[in-house]
Amino acid sequence: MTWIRHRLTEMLADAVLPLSPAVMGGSPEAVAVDLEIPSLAQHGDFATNVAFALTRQLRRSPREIAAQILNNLTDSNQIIHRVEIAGPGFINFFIQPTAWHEALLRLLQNPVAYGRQDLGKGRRIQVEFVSANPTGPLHIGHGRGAATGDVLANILAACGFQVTREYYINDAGNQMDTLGRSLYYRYQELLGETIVFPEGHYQGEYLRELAQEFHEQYGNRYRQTPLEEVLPLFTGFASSHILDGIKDDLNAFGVQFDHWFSEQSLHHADAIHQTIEAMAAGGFVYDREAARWFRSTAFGDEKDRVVIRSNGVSTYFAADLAYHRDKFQRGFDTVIDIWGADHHGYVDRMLAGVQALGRNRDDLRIILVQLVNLLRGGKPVAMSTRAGEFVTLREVLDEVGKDAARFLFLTRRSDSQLDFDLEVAKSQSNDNPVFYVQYAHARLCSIFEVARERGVPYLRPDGSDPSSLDRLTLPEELAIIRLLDEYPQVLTKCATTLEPHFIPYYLHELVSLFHSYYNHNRILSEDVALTQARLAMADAVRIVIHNAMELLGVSAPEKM
RNA sequence: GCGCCUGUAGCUCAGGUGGAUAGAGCAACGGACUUCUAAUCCGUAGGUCGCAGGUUCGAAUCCUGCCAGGCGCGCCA
Repeated sequence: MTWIRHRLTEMLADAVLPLSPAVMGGSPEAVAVDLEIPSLAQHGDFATNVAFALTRQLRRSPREIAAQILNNLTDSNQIIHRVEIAGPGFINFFIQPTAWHEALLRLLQNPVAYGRQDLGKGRRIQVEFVSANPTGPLHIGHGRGAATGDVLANILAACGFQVTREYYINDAGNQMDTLGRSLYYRYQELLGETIVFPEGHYQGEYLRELAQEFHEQYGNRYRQTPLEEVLPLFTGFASSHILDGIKDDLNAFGVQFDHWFSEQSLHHADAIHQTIEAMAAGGFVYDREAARWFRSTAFGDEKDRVVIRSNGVSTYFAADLAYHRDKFQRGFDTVIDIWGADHHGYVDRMLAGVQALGRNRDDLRIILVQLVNLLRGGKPVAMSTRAGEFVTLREVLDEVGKDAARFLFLTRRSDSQLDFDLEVAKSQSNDNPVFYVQYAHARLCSIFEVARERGVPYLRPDGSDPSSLDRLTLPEELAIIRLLDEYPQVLTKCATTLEPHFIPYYLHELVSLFHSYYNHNRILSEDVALTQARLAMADAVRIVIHNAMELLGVSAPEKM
């Protein structure tokens, strides 16, 4: 994996270390060298600016340092064709074509595993995402969070972490009563009562439908019953049906959770008070004005937070503390929370809570996903939860499909707002990035199909004959292999930064190189050896597209 | 008022632990289908990286201030 890059990085570290062992940390592993792919082909396959970084410590010019590094360089694998010192002190590497061929062979020998790595070393990591309140259907913003969390979980699993996906159900608190009352009113309304809908209740159309379902099940039985007597029934009916709908929607979106965690279970288990006691034992809890407070300012929060109100009822935050304590008690090394960016004011207190519970601040990673602006043909689509006119995830899925929705959600950095245009997502044309990638995959599959029809027997090279790829000599071919070799590195970057958007960008770049190559070169020709070599390269491109799309949860069709 | 995020080509956005001439898609303009899928490709044009200072041999990237947009700032969830 990332074979050439790794070899080169190791060689460089070995060459840099003798210059100043003390500064470099004493071992080749501790030497940080950054290899980049230059934007200009004349600057080689890889370049490094490591000589610049050492100028201060070594008190010599970058070019002198670069020269010394080159003196120390031992190319035991014979992967370097040429190396040069360029400009003010860059070191440019030109790789042997045979080394690229070897990298390609390695990829083809284990296609399914290509990209997989052991960054996580089996550490347990939990990704909690969506966690929308069961008071209404998922909207498009939840879709972005769902795609981000799901794909991040896929990536982390591919990188050697043991991943659990979890959904936290906020099935406690005032909002549940509000939901139950809202359904009660809609039910009364359905039975012909004149209802003045009170402020602050859920007025979405989905509650009318729910009232219908309720009526089908219970008839007119509760027409005369006072609200207080039947509220739990209405609340339970509404939340369970809405949660079922959420599960269906997520299923349709290709997202599956390992665990659904109920907030109520914390209340039943007295976990909230136990958590507060645990924090009190550390001296982080005090009483004031008849309430109990968490001293979150001890960990950088801007003010302390109430955990038990003066009326004796715990806050939502207290439950969340208990929830996170529970997560860590279940043995996760790292916990990732994916939240809508409108909750950012909550981050500091949560991180403070984690520390008060005896964990490191870094054990909880909070990812804020910015909001989605829904557009249709460039014009904003109105979304208002209050009036119940929001666009649901389901509607978007029905209109544009899972593939386009997932891909588009992942083409932006999480902390950047996203314009989601339904017309673009729907269009089966070149302004839709998902089709660009899918088309390349279908095209590749079609090449192999035609090869079969023509009776050209492609055999995936098994590595026994390294010379089988000698015919791949074009710069475009070597550039494609170089990018294929980068794929594991892309996953590493995603896993480290917890940002999945590098994958769509990588795919676009890879596919763009392939489309261009396809338009200028013929893969199937009379030349048998050349055809075999080019098919092997095409095979590898297809494999990487397939693997990457699998991580994104987007289909890679064989025909379009 | 305070805090977080954002500001890069006409539009939508990558790049952000400082490094060579700042990238891509869309839109615009001009080309390429008797050939393995033209849902593709090739070319042209398009930039004071919000503004102003600072640090540095070197800043889109780091620091400070300002401007603009988004979102928060409950003993709600």
